[in-house]
Amino acid sequence: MALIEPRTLKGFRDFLPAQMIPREKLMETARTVYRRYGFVPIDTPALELLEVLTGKGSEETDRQMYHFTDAGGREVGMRFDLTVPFARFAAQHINELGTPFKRYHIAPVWRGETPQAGRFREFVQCDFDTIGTTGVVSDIETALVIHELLQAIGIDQFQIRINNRQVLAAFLQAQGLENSSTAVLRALDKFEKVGGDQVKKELENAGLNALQADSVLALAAMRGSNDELLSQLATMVTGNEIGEQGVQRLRDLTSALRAAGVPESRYRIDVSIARGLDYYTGVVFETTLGELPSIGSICSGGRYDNLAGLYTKQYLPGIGASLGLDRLLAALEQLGRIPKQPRSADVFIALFDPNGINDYFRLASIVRAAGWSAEVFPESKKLAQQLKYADQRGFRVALIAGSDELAKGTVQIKDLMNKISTEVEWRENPEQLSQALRTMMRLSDDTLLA
RNA sequence: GUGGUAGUAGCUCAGUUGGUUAGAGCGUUGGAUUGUGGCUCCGAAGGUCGCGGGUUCGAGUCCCGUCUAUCACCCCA
Repeated sequence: MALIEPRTLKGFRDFLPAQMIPREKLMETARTVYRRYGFVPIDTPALELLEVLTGKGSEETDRQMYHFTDAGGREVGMRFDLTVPFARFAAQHINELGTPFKRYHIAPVWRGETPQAGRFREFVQCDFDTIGTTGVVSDIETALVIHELLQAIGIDQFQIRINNRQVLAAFLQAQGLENSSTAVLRALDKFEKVGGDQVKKELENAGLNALQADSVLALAAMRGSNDELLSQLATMVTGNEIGEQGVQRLRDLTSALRAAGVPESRYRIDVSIARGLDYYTGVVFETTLGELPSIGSICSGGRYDNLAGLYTKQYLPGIGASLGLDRLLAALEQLGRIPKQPRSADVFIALFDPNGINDYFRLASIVRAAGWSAEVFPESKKLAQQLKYADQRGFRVALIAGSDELAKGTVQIKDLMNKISTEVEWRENPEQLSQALRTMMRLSDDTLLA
């Protein structure tokens, strides 16, 4: 019978251990950082009623959403992001949760768009959000979490770009552009990429007069330190209450970041960051990698004060951001920062003497009880082959015991990096083995640092 | 969804104006003194040349379609 070609859907991927191990590590880091700030975990279904999901992001997001009719005739959508389901979740459960409520959610989302480097149809987002407070404190905390998160992951060169929708709204209002806001913001967003002439052309196509187009270009061209930009923006929005509020919040945010000791190079006010998602109402964030800006934003978010209003009359303002796990991993891979062969376990136990199986498992449990992972080789192959396997999988230490050692109740502990081995007695006193391991692990840690 | 580029072993690629059994390196695997790894040497496995159709005596090589990847548009993590 004809074989079915084994393959995955366009934009969907399998993950081999070499990819999955760093992937899990990243999720673990995100969890740790989120918990450190008091965010708690939740989960929601992959599928929602279509009406819950559509019309919340933008026309484009609706077009990219996977949807179908289920066997009961219900219109069903696959979640496009984690923010919209969270707004639904909060509206539904807020009486049990109380406000403010801070949650994180690490889960896959699906978008039916054309795949590219760092863009997939199924990818994991690591969201954290705060709901039920409009204060600038949560704006600040969101930025601090983004910063700490990337730092914890071990990325040095990144920049959080910050803007505020209120400021943009004030600008649009002043120019009489409220009705073409989408086109204007889109053009603004492209400024850095395509340049002023192209943007101007686009603006004119969108029906702006020369005066209006020039004002947009002037906005896009604003440059300077964060403080300089703040004062320029303040002048621009003078007299507009919303705009003044936005500028003030940006000012509070940047001064808090400075006070928290976040290096100036790590964040920057950027008036061209607009974000396509319609639900943002205040501060917006995008984070780009200094070494690979072309992959796009790896951590984005912002304030959405009206999103839950679609599901409840209760006022539930929110703010949050999302780390794009798969995009970040794609970037790290391109930068050669993903180890080719990640370690499967710390300690390798050679199966030397087939009659000693019980002892090998006893050794393994001593190692595990001491806090390390251990693996017993499943066959009594030649020792050279077993050591080669151990070497290739990145084990740090091998335990070797043949019939001689087993008879004496000893085992050879071998540091695989330094090729140094010592023999210890373990049968009478297992603590000797864990002690010797501790010493050896410390030694190999030192060599790693050197 | 639209357009550009690409598609040969698990990976990186070679394959001369279309010509007979499609190659290399790395990796995998076995061996080179029945107790010690990353080096070396020898051997082996592994390819419907992405898939389908067409032109031709003959197609990995030319043409068309299709799928996938990638880039751009669009949007975004």
